[in-house]
Amino acid sequence: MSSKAAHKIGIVWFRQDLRLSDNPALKAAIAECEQVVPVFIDDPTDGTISSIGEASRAWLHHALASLAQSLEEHDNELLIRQGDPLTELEALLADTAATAVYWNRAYDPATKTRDSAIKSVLSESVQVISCNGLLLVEPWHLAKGDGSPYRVFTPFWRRLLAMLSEQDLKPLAAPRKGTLERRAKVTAKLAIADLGLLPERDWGESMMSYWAPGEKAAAKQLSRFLKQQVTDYDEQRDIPSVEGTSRLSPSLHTGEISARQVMFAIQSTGADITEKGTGIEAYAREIGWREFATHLIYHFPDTVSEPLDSRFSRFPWAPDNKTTRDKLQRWQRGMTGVPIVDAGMRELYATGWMHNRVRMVVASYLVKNLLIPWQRGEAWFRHTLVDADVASNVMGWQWAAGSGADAAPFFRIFNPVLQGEKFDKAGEYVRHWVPELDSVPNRFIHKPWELPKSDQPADYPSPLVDLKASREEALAAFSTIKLPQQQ
DNA sequence: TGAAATGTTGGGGCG
DNA sequence: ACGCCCCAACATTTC
Repeated sequence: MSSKAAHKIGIVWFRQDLRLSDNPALKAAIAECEQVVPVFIDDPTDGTISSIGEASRAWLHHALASLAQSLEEHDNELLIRQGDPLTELEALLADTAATAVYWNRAYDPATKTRDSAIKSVLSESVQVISCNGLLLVEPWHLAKGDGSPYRVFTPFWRRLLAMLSEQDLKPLAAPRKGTLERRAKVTAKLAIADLGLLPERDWGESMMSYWAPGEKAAAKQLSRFLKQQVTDYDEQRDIPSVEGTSRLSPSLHTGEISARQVMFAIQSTGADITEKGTGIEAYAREIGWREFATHLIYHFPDTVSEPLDSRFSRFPWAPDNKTTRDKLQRWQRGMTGVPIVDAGMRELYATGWMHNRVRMVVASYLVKNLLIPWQRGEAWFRHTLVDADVASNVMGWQWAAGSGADAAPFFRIFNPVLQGEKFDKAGEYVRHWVPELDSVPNRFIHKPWELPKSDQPADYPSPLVDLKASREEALAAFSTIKLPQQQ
């Protein structure tokens, strides 16, 4: 480090970017500071909708441990703080005499508001540098011809691909040995365990046994996926009993791997990512959906809690009473009596994750068969998913409810029996998560209620609602908010 | 990234 | 050989 460095000491505030490689804020800090002080701040009072749920916190615990380990290998140390981020940063600035703070930007409304308030206060005394470590292209760089934001995925994706073809996707290298060494002393240390991120019940432990958090594990998972599974991704990703998806969503959410790293790795396979019907194209498109979700939440911040399509604010949802809350609870616990729905909800609770095909099925069931507002489902997913991301979660639920941008029309109601028969033909997925149904023959595995009463498993509930009748009720409810026919 | 209802067509059984 | 009906298979429309 030369004496030409702009700052003696700079703070790098880690948030949703828990990695050393391809980290623009860290890279900038190393370039501009003699010493880097990395910190993570947990804000337990953050009651906003973007605050993370229990499953994500368990994941975060391990991701932080992994980041701390990596920093240690560079003779540095991840500082752990708890409290209001502004207060903690100010204290740390005083402690270290740092003169610069670096972080990577976030785009959900709550974080954006918090960050800009912090930036304006800190900027009075130190330099604040924020970078793009989350997105391929930031929301303000990508708009329709008339300057308004995209609301439809396909044109958005075309435009994004065009922009990517003109830019170098090569990720930033991880810091070289010796460039991160820190000697500055810091007082009042907390250990990661002090944050209480792990749930007290042993639920957290069994859930995390399905996962390998951390930057190195994510990189390994990506390269394995691209070597072995991506070829058949287009078809295999729809079959929940097969591990045909990348399972990188939690690592992407916590930032142990970046979208840029994923896209670069995709490109490096040499395959044409624009060739329709190929696994690689389908996979790249999923990265596009993540990008699209973040753009939507940036441009339409109210959609975090309100439907984008305002007709839905007068939708006649089921009343918030005991009966409805009971139905919601049975959905949450995987006790609806619909096998594919229950399998999905149990997979979610056990592993902190649910196969995406099944996410669509359980969402359609909650919103359309039970007529429960999508916000209830969104909240449960936020609480239980290790990959819970405000933007993706909200977009997914608004898609399922038919109230979002480029959403499935409300009348597109999934029939969970047909979905099961189509994507879980032999019932392997259902049997795995709903063992009560183990002995039900394939023909009835997705509709055990059609078995003669005496052959139905005694310990499995009968259906919460009739699928045909509830579908018709949903269509009737929808017809009340439809606009009069256009001339 | 639907499903159900409705419409159309064509082969085959049958009188 | 013909008309009629049934119904699968597919296409289109509607929700």
